[in-house]
Amino acid sequence: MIQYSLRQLEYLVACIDTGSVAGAAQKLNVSQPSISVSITKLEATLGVQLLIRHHAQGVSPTAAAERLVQSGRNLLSHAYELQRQAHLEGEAISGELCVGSFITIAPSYLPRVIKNLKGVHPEIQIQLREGTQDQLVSKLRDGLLEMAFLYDEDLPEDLRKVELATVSPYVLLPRHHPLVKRKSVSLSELAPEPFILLDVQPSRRYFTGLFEAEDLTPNIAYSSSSLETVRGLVGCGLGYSLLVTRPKGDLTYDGAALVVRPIKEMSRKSRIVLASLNALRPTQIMKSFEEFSVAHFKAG
Amino acid sequence: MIQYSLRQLEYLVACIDTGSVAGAAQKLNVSQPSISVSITKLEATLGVQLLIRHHAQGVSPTAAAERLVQSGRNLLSHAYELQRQAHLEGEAISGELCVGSFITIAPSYLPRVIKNLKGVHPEIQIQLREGTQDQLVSKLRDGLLEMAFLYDEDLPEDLRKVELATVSPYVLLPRHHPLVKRKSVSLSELAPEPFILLDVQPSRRYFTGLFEAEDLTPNIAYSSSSLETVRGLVGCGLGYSLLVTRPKGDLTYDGAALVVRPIKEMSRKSRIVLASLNALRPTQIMKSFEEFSVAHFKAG
DNA sequence: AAGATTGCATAGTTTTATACTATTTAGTCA
DNA sequence: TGACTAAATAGTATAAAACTATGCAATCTT
Repeated sequence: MIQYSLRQLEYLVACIDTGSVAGAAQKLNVSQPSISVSITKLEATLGVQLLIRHHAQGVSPTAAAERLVQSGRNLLSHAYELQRQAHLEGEAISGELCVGSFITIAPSYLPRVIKNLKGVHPEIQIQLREGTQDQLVSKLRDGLLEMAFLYDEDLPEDLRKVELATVSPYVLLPRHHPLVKRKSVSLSELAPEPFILLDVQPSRRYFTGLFEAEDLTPNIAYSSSSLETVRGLVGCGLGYSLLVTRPKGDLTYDGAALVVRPIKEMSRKSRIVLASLNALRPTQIMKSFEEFSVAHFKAG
Repeated sequence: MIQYSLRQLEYLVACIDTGSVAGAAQKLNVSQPSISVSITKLEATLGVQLLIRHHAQGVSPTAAAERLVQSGRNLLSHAYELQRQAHLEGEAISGELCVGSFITIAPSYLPRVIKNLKGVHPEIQIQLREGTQDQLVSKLRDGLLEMAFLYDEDLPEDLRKVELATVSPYVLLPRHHPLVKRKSVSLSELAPEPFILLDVQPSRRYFTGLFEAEDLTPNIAYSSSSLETVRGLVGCGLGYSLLVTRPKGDLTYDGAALVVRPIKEMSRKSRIVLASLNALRPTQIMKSFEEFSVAHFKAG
């Protein structure tokens, strides 16, 4: 248990610096007796005399105080630094922000949002975490993340959500698939075809749900938790896939061409939201990040 | 002005370590609400939320707290260290002690006192300062020294004195001086002879005072503030000197032989005291040092 | 040497901080 | 649903810290 306070230390240092109790009092805008008793108490609790009182001539530190006050000054400057950091943490648009993103959202949107934000607030450091929806939600709850880009699917009540965009699922076909000729493709046509499923929650549930809504059962041929793997599998003709986030290019990593078609049923749209913990009062950085995210999605 | 306290920080860290407010309370032997309000206030003054409260499941640090608490832990451990240091400073027989000595006393006595002390308390570090009586007194007053070996001559009232020894002045003669034949020498015989005066206060006043008391005027031929210079001047036959502290050997630095004779008038003795500031409460080290000094002078 | 001045300490009082117990609130878990 | 868990709040007592006013013991002034 700590027995003295930063304030006492502050008073002591001020006395030593100004060479008098009254001087310290003036410097710190408190009364002279406040300092006097504070230091007397400090001496009592530490069991060392710290100041030599010269009548009518101020005070000077004892040799012991001289030895202690070096560490004391360090301690105080660390304490000030911590306070400054803390204030910035709450009020300044600078410092660090831990942001998560559902894996399929991250590569398409995050880079640009961060770039825009950095353009205006270059001091912000952003830590990125990707993961499944469940992982991200629990990280938000544990304070490991401050905000996260998520799909508004099965999100718990303790999150505050800001809508960023509504996106529609689409069909991804290999270049030479027969359905490529259609302007749009219906789920009933797709159901018997080999389906390459992006197997991460909530995507899996969302895509299978699309079929269920039409009383259809998809023919799941492959599944992968990696968006790029799914695109690769489709690219080499192993089947079609349903996806929501659309990378700009229509080439896979290994160069195969892909074709995108809308779903005829104009199925239920999905919302991308920026989520954060309801129990967490937003900091200035968080507000700023939110603002930039909204602006980015509105624009592009 | 620091706006938070070490105690608040202590509570916060305990909460984060135990993962709950109640746990921290138990660990620190305070009530749960004490911690709760303390942290709420800390959050308010710093302007950042620090803990996420999970109903019925304790608390976890926000990302901001996570970032701050690293410095916080450092700060606390420094604070503990400082407290430990301070306590030792007052109570333990270890650490540092700044001791002064009048120049003519230092070489004869200090080394052995320090050696004896170090034998029993090897952790004590002793800082030595030599100087004139005035210099030492003002250093004592300024807290630059904790104790000093002084002659009890013209010492101000604000010093506490512990008598170590009473010493008598003696006559120092060159090897071939005519007065060497006497068993003791009277001041009246010395008065016309060339006097080599140790010119440091209070020695100067003391020695000239010896003559004044007998209504004599010494013939001051040379004066020096260095004891060894005075001995050297005597050694090469330039005159006699009066001294109090007697080095063991009777050879000067350049090898000339010296002879010591008592003063016939059995003049007033001088006291060597260990002085410290009355206004300074003695620490354990100081007490220990004093004890060893007294013992040393009693023994040898 | 007397009186003014300086500067810390103490006394008395008020305000604020911290502590406690008891209770409420809002979740989880069976 | 009811039992349980853990933090928040209310109400109150105590301790810490603040202030003003005054005292005291030096130094400085004339």
